[in-house]
Amino acid sequence: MSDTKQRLLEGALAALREHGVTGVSARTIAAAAGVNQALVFYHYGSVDELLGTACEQATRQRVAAYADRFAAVTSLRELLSVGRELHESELAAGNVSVLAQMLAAAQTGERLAAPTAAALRMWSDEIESVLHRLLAGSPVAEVADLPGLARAVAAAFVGLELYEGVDHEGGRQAMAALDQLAVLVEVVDELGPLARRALRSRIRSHLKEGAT
Amino acid sequence: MSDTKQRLLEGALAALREHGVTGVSARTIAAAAGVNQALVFYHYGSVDELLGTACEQATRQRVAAYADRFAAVTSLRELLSVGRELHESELAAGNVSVLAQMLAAAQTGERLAAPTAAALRMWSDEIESVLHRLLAGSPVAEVADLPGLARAVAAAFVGLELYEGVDHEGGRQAMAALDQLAVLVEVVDELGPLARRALRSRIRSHLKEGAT
DNA sequence: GTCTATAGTAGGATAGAC
DNA sequence: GTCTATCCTACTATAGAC
Repeated sequence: MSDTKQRLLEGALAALREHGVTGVSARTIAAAAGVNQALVFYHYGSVDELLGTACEQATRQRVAAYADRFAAVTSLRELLSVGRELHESELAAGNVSVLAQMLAAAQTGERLAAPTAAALRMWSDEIESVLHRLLAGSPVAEVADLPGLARAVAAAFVGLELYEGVDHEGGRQAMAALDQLAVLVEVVDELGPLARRALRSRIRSHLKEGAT
Repeated sequence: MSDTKQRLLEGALAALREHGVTGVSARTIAAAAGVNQALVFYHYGSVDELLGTACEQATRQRVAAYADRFAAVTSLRELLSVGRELHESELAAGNVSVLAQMLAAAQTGERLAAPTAAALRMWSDEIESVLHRLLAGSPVAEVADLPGLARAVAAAFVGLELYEGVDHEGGRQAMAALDQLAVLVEVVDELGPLARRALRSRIRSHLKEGAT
């Protein structure tokens, strides 16, 4: 990967951070990267192509940077704590919602849909593997679809990031409430074997009820 | 409100649906509304002002249209079911993510932040009142910050809508997983008074643990 | 209130010199 | 690979006729 090509990727993220998806262009990207505007098209063919590649690469790096922490998680509470830490560091780095911006643009920009979905998938896969590890043998694991739950968590975080961008205090409050939800799940998860069995059958009958 | 002014509001939503936040402009809006482009500026001063007003008005209408259903909800499960129904009908109407698009744009467009935050607040207020009603006297209500939880739920839905836009199957799966979470909360909420008390003290000690 | 016309700006993309 | 120059398109916003 040539130096310029790499600078353009970083410029794309910087432009996305600073100007948002509505203000990003070959010109703003090139300015952020400190290179000529025509090089966007020489190296990537189009702005969308560059944005997609940048999003995918950046996400891969962020996920890799947090892999150790995810691996060290031993409770749902810690998982959420890592999530909040991640959220805070993204906020500090200024790219609170690069992924969210891309998701919004991808709704109508077909070219962006695939790389954006792939990026979100990277996060949810990471979350899913932690969930598998944490919930092995618990009653929760039996009733919950872990891949689906992981996707929901990843998507929810994106929503929270967007929310925090327009209402900081509200976002903080929402995040704190999630913490309480995690406590609830954890408490259920730590019940004794007897209570567990009772809960399990209750859950099952509830699910059947819902299926009809 | 003159006819044209109203048509512009509808045109703004239509343009947002069809072209997304990156493709919306005074011209695309005017075309969708069937009026002259200059009228955007005559009636609203700027595109952003129009978008903000449109988002707020549309959300107010949607919330009002669903008020009866929210009021009829008697369990968390039903609440989620109303949420999914809402999600489906938004999808069918094509405005899957008008609010999400606005949120993304509002991250860097200061003019849009206030109306978008207000729109999201309308949804979370609705959710909050249902939660208050459903969880009155339950152990969950004692430990949970209901306003925060309602905001988290609203934000999570926005994230799920965005996710579904780029990965339909994944979004469906995530939504189904949420259903299972609701079952869990419900089961906990329906425990007998003895089990309830035990759970309550457990939750409290957990929260204290986390606070240190 | 609504239209046409237009000024001024910014963006995508390419051609061609170096 | 990188630059300049440029074409064409689309945009915001306003002025002025009706």
